[in-house]
Amino acid sequence: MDDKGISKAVIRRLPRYYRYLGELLEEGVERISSNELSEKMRVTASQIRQDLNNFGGFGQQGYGYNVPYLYTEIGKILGLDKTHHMIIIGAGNLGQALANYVQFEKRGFKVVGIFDVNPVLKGISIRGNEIRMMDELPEFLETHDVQIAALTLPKNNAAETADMLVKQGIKAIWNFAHLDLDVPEDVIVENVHLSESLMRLSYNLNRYVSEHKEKK
Amino acid sequence: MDDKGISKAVIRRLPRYYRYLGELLEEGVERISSNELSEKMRVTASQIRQDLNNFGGFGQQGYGYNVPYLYTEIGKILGLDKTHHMIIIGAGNLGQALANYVQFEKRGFKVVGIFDVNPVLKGISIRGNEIRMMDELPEFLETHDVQIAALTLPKNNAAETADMLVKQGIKAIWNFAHLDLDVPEDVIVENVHLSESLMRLSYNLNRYVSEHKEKK
DNA sequence: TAGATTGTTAATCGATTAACAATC
DNA sequence: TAGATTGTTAATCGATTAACAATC
Repeated sequence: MDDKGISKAVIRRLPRYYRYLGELLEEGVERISSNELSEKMRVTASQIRQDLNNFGGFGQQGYGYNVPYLYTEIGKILGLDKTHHMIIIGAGNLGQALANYVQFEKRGFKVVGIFDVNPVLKGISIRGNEIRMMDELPEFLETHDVQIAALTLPKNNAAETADMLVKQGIKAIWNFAHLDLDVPEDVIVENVHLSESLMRLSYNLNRYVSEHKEKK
Repeated sequence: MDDKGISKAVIRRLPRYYRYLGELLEEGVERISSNELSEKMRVTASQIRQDLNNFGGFGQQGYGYNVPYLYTEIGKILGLDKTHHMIIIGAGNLGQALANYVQFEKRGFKVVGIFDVNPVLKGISIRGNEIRMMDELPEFLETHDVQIAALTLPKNNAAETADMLVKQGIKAIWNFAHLDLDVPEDVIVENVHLSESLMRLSYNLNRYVSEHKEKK
């Protein structure tokens, strides 16, 4: 797969293409042109064609794109044809929400363990996974094949936990803690900073209000 | 405030500046230069100065930036000096996680109501808010001042719920459902698409593996 | 005053859009 | 073959970085 030097902007859009194609697939649509898709997704047709051509010529002149084929191919690019084992560190509401989210497993992300420091949670079962205590984690990682760790714990423990995970060979961290993790460059960090998302919403809300005022 | 035509890229970075300045503030740091901050945040000093200058000259030549002042100013730009009332639609794990997150209230986001369709949840109290049933929502919105609605419910009900919220005068939607909402242009939508985030992680994980293989 | 560092202009780089030849 | 639509090159637009004069 020739995916060197693909820009982050393209990668950011790829899952959205995948989502729209999945919907078309469910509706039984067989083929779609970049123009039709562009209207649905409210992006330019040019951008769709450019984006897809980063990975190969998935379309056909005069016909457009075959929906089932393109859906599968984008799935492959995103690695959704492989199974990934994930553990969740922090069994609070957020950790439990992730553990309960059935859809992830359909995309190949299988939760194989949930950990917390709180002894009250020990043994509680979430979709077949009993919550384990953090001190069991090192041994767990030695005996299980795990690629992804979701960090859904408070900020103050996140940095040292991440260090530990990296030492134990975790290759990707899905980070929900409100800090930037410092990890070796071969470890992937995908951040979900909810408070930053909320602040952007707040910015736009207030901007609208002030612009509206000025017009009056 | 002259905040017209500020690019999205700048807005995306603003909460991160705010976070770093908050940390510096806690450490008691009084002043910082764009250069020092650039090393901490791993962005260019030039970008920091450009970004901040979109909103005004917050620094001083020969001195740098006053940390408490800059922190406060960015807070104002983000609208964090105002209180926003938020309701949460969907009291599952994710909705409860948001309702429980104390930090939001410190930033001026006050949860004033939590709603769900599931009668089993009715009356359960989360940080002082009893879960209400969805049919109470219209009256609630008429008698309360609410700006933000967090949508933490399944995809299939999200679109019609959003329509209803907009009709009731909600001006901003924090959307966790896996679809793009179709709302009037004066309504702000901030999306948190967790499955797309996980797919980006997956992409990067697999990209690393394949590049690594090629090198061998 | 001299040194430091901003604010801001200019240069570069990258991403998006437009255009059209290739081709199904 | 004619029409449609891609793949791809070229043009435009926007964002980032570099440079430096202004100024504290």
